Amino acid sequence: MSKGKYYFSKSLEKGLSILALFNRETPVLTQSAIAKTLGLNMTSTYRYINTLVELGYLEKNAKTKEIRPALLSIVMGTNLIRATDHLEMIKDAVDRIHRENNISIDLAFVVNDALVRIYHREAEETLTYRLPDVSRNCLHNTALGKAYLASLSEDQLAEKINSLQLVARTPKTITERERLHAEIRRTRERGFSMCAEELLPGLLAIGAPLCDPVSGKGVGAVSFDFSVLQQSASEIMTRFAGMIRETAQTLSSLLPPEQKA
Amino acid sequence: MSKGKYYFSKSLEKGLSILALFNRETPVLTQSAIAKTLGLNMTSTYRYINTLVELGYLEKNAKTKEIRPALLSIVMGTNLIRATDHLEMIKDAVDRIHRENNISIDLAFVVNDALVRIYHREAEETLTYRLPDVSRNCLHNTALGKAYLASLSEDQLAEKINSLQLVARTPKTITERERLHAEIRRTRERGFSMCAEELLPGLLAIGAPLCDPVSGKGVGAVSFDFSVLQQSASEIMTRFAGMIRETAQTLSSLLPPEQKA
DNA sequence: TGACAATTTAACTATAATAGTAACCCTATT
DNA sequence: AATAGGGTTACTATTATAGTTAAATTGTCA
Repeated sequence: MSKGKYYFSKSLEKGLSILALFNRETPVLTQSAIAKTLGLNMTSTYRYINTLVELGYLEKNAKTKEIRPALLSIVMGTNLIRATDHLEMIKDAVDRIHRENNISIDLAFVVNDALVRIYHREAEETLTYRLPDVSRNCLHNTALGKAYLASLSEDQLAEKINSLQLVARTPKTITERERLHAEIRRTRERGFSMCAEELLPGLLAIGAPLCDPVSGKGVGAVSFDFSVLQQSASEIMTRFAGMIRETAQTLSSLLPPEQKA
Repeated sequence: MSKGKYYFSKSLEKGLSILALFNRETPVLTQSAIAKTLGLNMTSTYRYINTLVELGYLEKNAKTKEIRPALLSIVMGTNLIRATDHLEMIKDAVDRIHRENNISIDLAFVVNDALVRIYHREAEETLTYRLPDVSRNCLHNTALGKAYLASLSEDQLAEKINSLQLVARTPKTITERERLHAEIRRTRERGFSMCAEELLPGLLAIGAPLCDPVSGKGVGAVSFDFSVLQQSASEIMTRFAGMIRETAQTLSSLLPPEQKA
């Protein structure tokens, strides 16, 4: 076996990498697409897909050969999500705030500088923007990302800002490192982040960081999202500054404490 | 390789079987518990767990060695669930009915004669019973199960009733095959199932089958649940017979069409 | 503090599983 | 009817894994 990897199963890795290809944007794949994406040859691909199909995680359309997640994937998915019961409580809390105020809420964790959306609720009867499940290069141009950055220590922040790609999504996106640094400092002082059409024209958001309940380390963020047609940025700050901070605090206390690996 | 199984990866099967152990009731496991449950030796168990930990699907507490699903599991779980966008729409529909009527709703698929709960909402300010994620031997003593049975053809039904274990959960549980058969026929005629304290004292439920939108084949059921303290069985039938049938029809139309394997 | 018990990790090979090539088989298209 | 492209199967050399044994680690209790 290749050195240093006695205790690692490549087969499991490959099989999981197939399952992990499916999401809202990609609910259906062909064997050849999977093989190409993962760089596997057709036979191995066939073997892993066949395994997943026989186990009931995937299903294959007999005619078109299209492959998609099957019932067992959904069952496992819900079980895994529920296994961390914290998440259920977090969802309940988000649901309550959503219901009582009819606002759009996004909740995301930060993994490898990407925003991974964990949960969201959309306000009814308003224009809403649906954040993708995983967003890269968005720490500088979203309320979620800026809130997360504000949770970092000054040292970490300086390093992070240096390493980020400050992609310009709109004319209002902050693309100068110095300006971003100043913006994050302001965010940290007032306890919430604002994002005014920096990701998408017409989209306003206010956010606050989620922190590990034990270590206090920032792990993600929560945001309320609005359209410019509803309210102005200053209105949002006045009305929701308190609520977003309280929400972040409530949700943070419900988070699973960090597991030291 | 063992005959006839050239195209099946046992490693993948074992790794997935570890992931599949986690759920709301079992959010944390030790290596030895996993090894025992799956009948694996400690070294293999260690290898697969280690793989899943390195990949980020599981995390291990450095002190206690307890193992639990990690962020990547949650991400994959949500992705798999969302991959079948139908489910999102189904949830929205259930949410709407729940919100407008404040009733407890359960939605389950039937897999290998087990009820797999896919989604549920609980009425507020009432006593509720939380159905486990997977329930076996419950086709005869739940509104969900009886509704599903009613969706079968007469032949399939006769065979199924013969093969079921009619476990008595309460004095009111139907345990004679003939009586159950008659009950299911009645259920089929009126288009909804009733379950009055047959699973649990005090629990009343009304249900209707969910059917594949193309083939019409029964795949699961939806139920409204009540406590005897709220309403009587006859009240429920009068008030909710129409609604449960409509709900089942709406949800059925949202189901992903069966994939012929 | 030390020693026991339980659990976890590591080293090591025989053996079973997998990768990858090549050939074959569909099905759709022309 | 011929062609092309993906999908499936057969077949072994290669290599990953199972499972034994032993060592290390941790928790518990004297």
